Amino acid sequence: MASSADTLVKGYRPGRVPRAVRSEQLLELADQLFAERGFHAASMDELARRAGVSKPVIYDHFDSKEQLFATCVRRTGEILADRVARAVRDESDLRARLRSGSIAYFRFLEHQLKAWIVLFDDEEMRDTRFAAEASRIRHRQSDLMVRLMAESSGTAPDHEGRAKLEAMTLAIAGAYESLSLWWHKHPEVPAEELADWLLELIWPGLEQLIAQLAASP
Amino acid sequence: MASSADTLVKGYRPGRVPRAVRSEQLLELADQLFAERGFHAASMDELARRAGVSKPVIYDHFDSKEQLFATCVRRTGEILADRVARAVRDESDLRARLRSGSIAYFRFLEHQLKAWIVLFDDEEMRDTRFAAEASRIRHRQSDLMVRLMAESSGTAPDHEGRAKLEAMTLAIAGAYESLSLWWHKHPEVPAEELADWLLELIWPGLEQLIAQLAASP
DNA sequence: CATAGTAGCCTACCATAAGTAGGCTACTCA
DNA sequence: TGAGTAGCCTACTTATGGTAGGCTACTATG
Repeated sequence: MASSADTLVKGYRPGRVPRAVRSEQLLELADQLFAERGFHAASMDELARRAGVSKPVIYDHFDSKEQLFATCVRRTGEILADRVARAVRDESDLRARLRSGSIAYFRFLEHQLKAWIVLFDDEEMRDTRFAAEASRIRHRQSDLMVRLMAESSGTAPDHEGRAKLEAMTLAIAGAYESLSLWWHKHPEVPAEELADWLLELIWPGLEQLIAQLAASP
Repeated sequence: MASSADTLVKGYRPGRVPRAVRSEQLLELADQLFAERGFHAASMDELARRAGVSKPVIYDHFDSKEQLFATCVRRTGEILADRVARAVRDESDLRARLRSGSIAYFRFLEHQLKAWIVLFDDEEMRDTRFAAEASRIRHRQSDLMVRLMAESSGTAPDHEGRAKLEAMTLAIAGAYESLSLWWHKHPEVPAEELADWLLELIWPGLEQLIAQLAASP
């Protein structure tokens, strides 16, 4: 039933393909499919059809639709985190680092994630069951900020201070996320401007917070 | 099949009940059910069973499971918005208003929403297809902040300024949302402290933003 | 009082899509 | 050259959102 064209995976004849290659192909296609349709409307049958493969093959690679989805999201989150971390490394001053990381964050959303935003979108009533993964991404950004700030303040905060710091950086990560949604409807604003807006907003408070941390122990 | 006990709706004999009453009962039970199980795992069959009613009755009141869910979330969001607006009215100074509103926000989440948080939760991999409604809530908070700040600055911002203001208040609303998730795992922190933390963080930047708005036109 | 209309409800069903049981085929390697 | 196995398939089962069509008892009207 599967035509040769459907089944073609780069470099391999139709039909059988090594496990790792099939895995990669399925992830790729799943990414596209979820982006197009959202979680709910994307069906495993269609994924199988697009891959030129039968459904059990998919379940031989992934436990469930949710796990497949989680894997897709995590993968993308991984790349995002990497970009931001890389951008941060380019600077030394804390404010410059935050700015550079913010720009990288927004740029990534702009380019690699344009189709993907449907999953975050608020107008679409589509399914999203990715709360856990979104949270993971937030925590990653938060951890990075915590590291940067602790490093900048030169002290290891006590338990109290650490809790507050974690809470605040998570709040900020939430602000980034929410701002991204706004941006989706105002794409005319450049990423740099967005980053500057947000930094203007939080930098003064952040500076004070760091000062507190440095003073407390 | 439905026993008299199942079917009992306050003040009415088992069996037939006026439309408005049945609607209210279904919403109430749906709220509970969604809170217990999350969107996906909550089945219409079970809701029907709990209400002591057959499924088509539910569909006579609500178009679909999604619409029912949206109605539940919206209703709760309505109450939240009302609480915050009320709290804000108790004060006159902008900072005091923000603080009061923030406390009301967190208090609401603490009391009325304790079970409900499963829908926002990040550890649970449960379904959430409430992005639209979450966004609605964010926009409500954002609108309120915009109004307060415009009022406080005494000027109507121009197009540029208005966009920035909207973006920033939405970002802040996102910060609240994200902070709520953190709070869920650190319930020992009192609502007032949480509000103060967040205000310390954003107030300095916010003050500058208002000053900009007042200066620009 | 009788009868039409209707509000509220039910049984029995359909359709879709996630996930599975079990078997076939062709390649590899002793 | 035959055993073992990787990769794949057909043909289900199950769960659940949603619907078709009909029954019953209350209400309003001639």
